[in-house]
Order: sequence, then structure tokens, then C-alpha cells
Amino acid sequence: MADGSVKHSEPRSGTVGKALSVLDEVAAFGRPVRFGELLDQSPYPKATLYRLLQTLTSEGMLAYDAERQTYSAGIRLVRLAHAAWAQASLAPIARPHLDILSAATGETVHLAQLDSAQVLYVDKRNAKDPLPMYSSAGKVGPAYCTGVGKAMLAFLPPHQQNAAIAQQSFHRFTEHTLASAHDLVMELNEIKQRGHAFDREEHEPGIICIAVPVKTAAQHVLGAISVTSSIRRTSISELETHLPHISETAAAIAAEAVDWRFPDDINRD
Amino acid sequence: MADGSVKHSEPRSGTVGKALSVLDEVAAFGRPVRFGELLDQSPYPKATLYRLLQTLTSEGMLAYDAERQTYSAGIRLVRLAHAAWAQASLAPIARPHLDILSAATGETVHLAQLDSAQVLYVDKRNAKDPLPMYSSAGKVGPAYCTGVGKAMLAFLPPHQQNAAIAQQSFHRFTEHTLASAHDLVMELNEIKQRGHAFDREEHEPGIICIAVPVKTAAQHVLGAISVTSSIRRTSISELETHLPHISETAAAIAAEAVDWRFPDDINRD
DNA sequence: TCCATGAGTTTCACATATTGAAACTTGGTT
DNA sequence: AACCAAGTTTCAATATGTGAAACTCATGGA
Repeated sequence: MADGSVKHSEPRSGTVGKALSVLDEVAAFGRPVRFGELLDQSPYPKATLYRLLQTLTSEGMLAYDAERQTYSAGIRLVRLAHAAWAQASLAPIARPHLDILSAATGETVHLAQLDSAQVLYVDKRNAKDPLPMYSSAGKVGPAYCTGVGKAMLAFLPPHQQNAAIAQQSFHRFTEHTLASAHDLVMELNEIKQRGHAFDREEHEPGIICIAVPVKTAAQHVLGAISVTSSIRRTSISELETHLPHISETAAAIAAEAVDWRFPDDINRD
Repeated sequence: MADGSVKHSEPRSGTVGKALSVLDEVAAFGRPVRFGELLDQSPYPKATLYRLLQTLTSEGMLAYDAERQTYSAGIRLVRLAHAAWAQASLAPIARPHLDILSAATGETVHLAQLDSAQVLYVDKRNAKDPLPMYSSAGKVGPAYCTGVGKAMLAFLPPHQQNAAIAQQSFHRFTEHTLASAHDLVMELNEIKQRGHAFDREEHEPGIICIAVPVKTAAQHVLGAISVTSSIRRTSISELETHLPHISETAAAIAAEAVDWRFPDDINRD
């Protein structure tokens, strides 16, 4: 994972913030992890980290295996996971639409949402003939150099957009990466005009995509969807032929999301 | 939802515990919820609840809709959800096995894990001809009067078993509910001998099931699976004919879980 | 118009939970 | 037996959190 996105968690103020950052670290390991490993990553002193882990464990957010002395995600987090999934993720709503889009295009399809100023992939459909690539459901990626990321940033209200841009880290992944706030802003303006975004090998060499925001009638950005492929198989202009279908899909997802989650948002301005 | 399981969250000591309990409450609503609604449920004074919500919101665990003044699960929780799901849930491992069992029996199949002293349904397959019933993936239910619950409790090491029994609330859902710790202990002993548990309309009238624990060679209880039906369609003894298949399924899930998550647990004692 | 109401937010003196350096325990190694 | 690393506990200092009450602001009667 060539990472140009997030620094390793800095200390936070409140106790709650610290505890949550520890939770993140444990979750990020993706496997049972020892105290020492966490300590290395952690900005907190030994005793503090220790107590935070104890608290989280006794709260059921982490599970501690006494024999191995390892911490991992706890069952309470699984319970929250269901609720979060049903409430805050577009994935359950989008699923059937993505299936259709995926079948129609035969390419990889992504559904993403903004998490802080990063992109969280909440669902993915593989191409008929899958390509090796970084993204997968549950992973986060950079916003400034992915199709879905730029599609969402472009349609954010100015204040939020600025805040999000300020948090980007502008690592140059490829020679095409837009590696400065200035370049990004230019690009976002174009995207806003055009209505859709491209990724021209900005994150991974050879990988290109076309992306469209999922937004409500009131212009709230809920997420973005993209159709992704490889330059070895297709081109930007060819991907663009899918645009009507992608836009329809985004509109359908937005409409359903509004119906379910904001029943009277329909004509809000 | 006839609830005989959990009292509405009592105040906790640490700040972290309080914050997490608030998170639970918001998640439990399953929809955007107003401050006032939470305040009614909450054991915390207005100002405290308010600050906890602010903290959680600024941490991204909750999302606040300023126009509606509502809180809901945040995107950061979705990210954790993925990690938790992959790490702590048996569902991804069990999925193909449950598919097979479900197809073979034609009945409703549940996969559950223990969350505190309650049962968390982490996956479910509906019968060919689905029955209306309480459970569904992501929901919690009582342990003392469900097949999966009793199957897990029965095979817990004594200390944990006692702790879990002490936390049961013994609401009498039906005339068959085992509504005391004493009755439950007797039943658990039988189950431990027999190797599998039944639910004889103890939770919902007309609903019966047979359940088997998912446990490692080292006797760690990871979860339980059950095959559920209705007295109008079948009987306990008929359900019991599925036992070999259910046990095989449980064993297969346990074996895979051990391989993936505790690579050297295999012969631990 | 004006006051009453209630939801949501802020304040501030007080109480407490959190902090982290350092001491201690534990279990494995030489 | 002595050592070492990893994990756990202690304790006084203090940053954090607490919650009653005061405040703000929108709403809707009178």
C-alpha cells in the first residue's frame, strides 16, 4: 500500500477522541495485535495506551485474547457495524443499481463516500475480467487523485470544499497526479462545469476511470460512483460513452436515499 | 418488539463508556434522531449528553444534520464496521457454509455470536417459504431462551457461564420460556451432555429450532448456528434429523475460523 | 405585538477521571 | 541465578469532565 494519504494519528484532546483513535488503530491492523505493536504506532505513553485498551475491551469494543495477549475488534463493534451500515452507508440502497451498471458496462464499479477528507469505498463490483487494483470495499483512499474523490469534492459547498482540500496530502503517486492544491482547484472547477470527473492514471499507473457524484436535488453530496478500467483495455473517451448510464444510476441512488433517509428533503433548497 | 432483554442503559463511569453508550443509543434508533429524543432515553443530564454528542460528531462517529437537527451514524463508523465485520464476525467465513445448509434444509438458518450476555445475529438465511419472526442480521436477542443462545452458554467455561447467566433478565416470553437461572442451568447441563440445544417455543410462540455451538478444538465458543421452523410445519424430532448436517457445518466454520484467525490454535489446550 | 413555551446551547465553580514517570511483576532466555 | 523485555500497577498533579442553572432563539398563542 503506497500511502500518500494519512499521517499516523496525532494525539487528540478528549479522552473519547483518544479512545476512538486507538480503536481505529486496532481495526486498521486487520488482525489480532499485541500491546507492543500498538505502542510503537501510538502517540500515547505506555500507561495511557494500556488504560485505553482496557477501557475499550471492558466496553466490548475490543476483544482481548489473554493467551496470545492480542487485541482485536470486539463484538460490540460488529453490532454497531450493522446499524452504521444500514443507516450511513449508501451500499444497501445502491446494491441493485450497481449490479445493473456493472453488468451493463462489464467494468469495475465503485461506490464511495467521503470520510473526513478521504474516500471510503463502501461497495465495489469487479469487472468481468478483474484488474489488480488498490481499492476494495472498506478501504480508504486519497480524495485528490481518484475519480470518486474529485467528483465529490467538486460539488461540495465552498466552505467544506476548502476544508477538505486543506486536509489533502498531495503525494505524487504517478506522473499524472495533481500534486498541489492549486492544480486540484482548477480541476474541480472543470469537473463542476462538466458534471463528471476522470481519473487519468492519477492514483495508479494504467488505471483510468470516470466518476459521477451522487447528490440530492438540494445538492447535498452523498457519495460518488465510478466505472474503472485500464488503458490497456480502453480509453477515457470510450469510458465516457457509459456516462448516461452512470448518471442515471447515480440519480436513481440519490432518489432512493432521499426517500428513505430524508423523506422531506426532496425539494429543499 | 416485546423486549425482555436489556434495561435502558444505566450511567457508566468513564467518559469513554458514556460516549459509547450514547453511540449505541443513536445507532439503535436506526434513523436520524433528535437531541430531545435521545435525552428522554438517556441517563445523562442535558449538558453532558449534549457534549458527548458534540464530541462524537466532531470525531466523525456520528453525523449531524444541522437543518433537521438530527444525529445519525457517521461515516467513520462505517469504516470501522468493515474492519469489525472482517475481523470479529464469523459471517464472512460462514457464508458459503450457511448457503449450503440453507439449501439442504430449506429452513431458516441463523448464525449468532455472544455480545455481552446477549445473542447477536450476524447472519441469516430465510426459509424457502419464510416465516415471520423477530430475528434478523444485526439484531440482538436474549440468550436464555433462544436455541443459539443456549447452545453458546452451555459450552462456556464455568466462570464466563456464571457471569453470563447473572446478566440474563428472564422475561417470560411464552409459557415455555425458562424464566429462572435455576431452570436455565439445568437445561444448559443437558445441552452440554447432548451436544445441541433446542428452542421449544421459548421465545416466540410456534417457533422451534435446533442449534449447535461453533467451537474450536480447544473448546472456545465462537458462535452458534441454528435451523429454525414452525410447529405448523415440522417438529423438534424432525428438525433433529438435520443434526448431522448442522454439526458438520458448525465444524467446518470453526475449522476455517481457526485457520484464518488463530493460525496456531489448532491443538491448543 | 408581546409574552409563554420548549428545544437547544453555553457558562462556570466544582469534582473527578485521566495522566505518565517510574516502580513493579511476570515469564522467558542465557 | 541473573538478566531482559513485555506488560501491569501506583500515585500525586492536573487536565478534563460535570451538571444546575442561566441563556438564546424560534414558535405559536393570546
